[in-house]
Order: sequence, then structure tokens, then C-alpha cells
Amino acid sequence: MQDNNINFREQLKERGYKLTSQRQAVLDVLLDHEGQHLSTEEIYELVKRKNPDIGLATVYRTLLLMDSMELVYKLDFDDGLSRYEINKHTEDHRHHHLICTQCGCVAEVEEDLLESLEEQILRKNKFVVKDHRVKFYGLCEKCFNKLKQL
Amino acid sequence: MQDNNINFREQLKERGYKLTSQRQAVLDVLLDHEGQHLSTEEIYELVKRKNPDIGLATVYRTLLLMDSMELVYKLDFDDGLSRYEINKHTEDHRHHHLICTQCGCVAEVEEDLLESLEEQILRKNKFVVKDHRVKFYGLCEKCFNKLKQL
DNA sequence: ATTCATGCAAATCGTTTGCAACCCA
DNA sequence: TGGGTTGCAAACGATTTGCATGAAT
Repeated sequence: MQDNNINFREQLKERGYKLTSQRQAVLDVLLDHEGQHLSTEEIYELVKRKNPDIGLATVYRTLLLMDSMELVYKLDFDDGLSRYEINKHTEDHRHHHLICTQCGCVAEVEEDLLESLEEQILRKNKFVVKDHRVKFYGLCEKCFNKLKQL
Repeated sequence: MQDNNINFREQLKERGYKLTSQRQAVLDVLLDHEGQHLSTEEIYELVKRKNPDIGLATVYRTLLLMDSMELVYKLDFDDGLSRYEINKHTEDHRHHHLICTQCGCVAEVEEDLLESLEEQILRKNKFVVKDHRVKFYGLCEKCFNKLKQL
């Protein structure tokens, strides 16, 4: 976490940007809620607890900036909201999402068996894959059992 | 295509809906542009050529209806627009998209090697996968070559 | 001191909705 | 005939933007 802060300040400087208390506050919230998929509004509400005077626009701008710096991942679970999570770029370890079409809950899968697919794509399509996003739609255990009973 | 029309009428009837000239017109446009990823606005413009009096709201409503009937696939290429293509539900043959982060062009991959992954997910996560969406981000051949020269 | 960042409110833009007129079954 | 459907315009909601003020280097 300390690491992450130092990186943040340096990465900002590299691009000619400044480290403000607002940007720090947004980063802190994201770090404190790792593994969650917070919407912009939720992040805004959380930041306001310690930083009541922050504006929603600033949160939007900060998240946009962090996305361009690949410091966060922007997620889309088809509910009309943009969601974010910190990107601990461990390069070789992606996770994908299981979205229940019944209750809307979202779980994560840690597997990543797409490397071989990416090689195939390079060969056949001459397309260099840098990243991928996978969403699985289906039924979580609860909803599956509930539907079975009917 | 004739098949598709008949199906459309029947599927609508099953749900208590009517086949209107507007709905037919939207379907026609989608059939005439198979393989393309038309945005709602683009579909609207195309439909207007033969059906100048149609309203944008009707196109939105029709697309929403067709999506719920699984007659179309809703696509999202992160450009802020909803895009659609007809869903020829051949069940066992999905395609995924290659999105160039440089020029924004979109190509398709026909492979589908995710079946084994889905089985693993069922076992480990107790999540029944019904569908999945995969997006690959990277560089198309043109952009890759262009960047190499720099 | 300079330059970037902020907060606020207004503007944008894709999409949805209320409603009276309309048309398919 | 009657209930779904349409077109229009207004409403919406998430996100962006203009601008004067404020803060970081």
C-alpha cells in the first residue's frame, strides 16, 4: 500500500500531473476495498466520509486518469454503471467474472486458460492480443437451486 | 431470411405481441447487414431509408424486444454506443471480438475453446454457465506494423 | 509564480417514458 | 373493437465540460 502510494506520486509526476489530496483519497478507497466492484457513485460516497468536500466530477476525473494509467480496471456488469477495481498488474494472473443473470451477483474465477487461444489468434488473425475480458453469464448456486425447486 | 420472418411473427405471437411494419423493417436491416456491428443510431438511419416516418424510440424499443427474445446480440465495444447483430443461434458456435486499441477496428474470431473452462467453473465455482462474452484487446495487423516502423 | 486541479452548475448524450393517436389481429 | 404500438417530446441518468477559484510544485 505504501508502495502503491509512492508509485502513484511518481507515475503522476512522469506525466506532469500533481498528487492532490483528492486523488490520494480516491486511491485509498480503492485500496481499502480491494476485490469489490465499486461503482463511481459508491466510490464517491466512500471518499466523502473522510473528504466531505470532494466533488463528484473530481471522482470521475480521477477514475478516468487512473484508468488511462492502468492503475484501475474499468468493469461493466450491464447494470448501467461503471465499476472499478485496483489493478494489481501481476501480468500473468487475470481474473474473470461470473455474472448471475437471476440475482445479478458477481463472483470471480481465477483460472486463465486463454493463453493458448491468444497464440492461435496471433497466428490466424495476425492480431496481437494485449489484454482480454471474459464475462460468463449463468446461474449462481443459490439461484440454480431455487429454480430447481420450482 | 423467409424463415427468419416466419419465426419472428410466431415468436411475437407467442408473447402476445404484434408484427408491425416497423419491427419488420428493423429486422430487415439487421438481416441485410449481417456480420456488421451496427449502433442503434446507424440502424435507425438505415431503417429510415425505406421507412422515413419511423421514430428513434421505436427502434430502441424494437431492439430491446429483440434482445429479450434473443433474436439479436447486444455488443459493447467501449465507445459509448450499443451495437447489435442478429443472433443466428447455432448454439455451439460462438464468435468473439478482436478490438484494436489503436484504430478501434473490430474483427471476429470463430474459435471457441471455452467449453472446458466452463466445465471447470461448474465444478469449482458451482456456477452454471449459460453464455459468455469474450473481448480481446490488442493491435490489428495494420496498427502493429505502423507502430513497428516508429 | 506557474500550472494544473477542483467544485459547481450547466451541458451532453444515449436511452427511457408518458401520452394521445394509430393500427394490427 | 380492443389492446398492443407508434411518434413525439419531455424526462432521465450517467458522464463531461466551462469557468472562476484554489492548491501543488
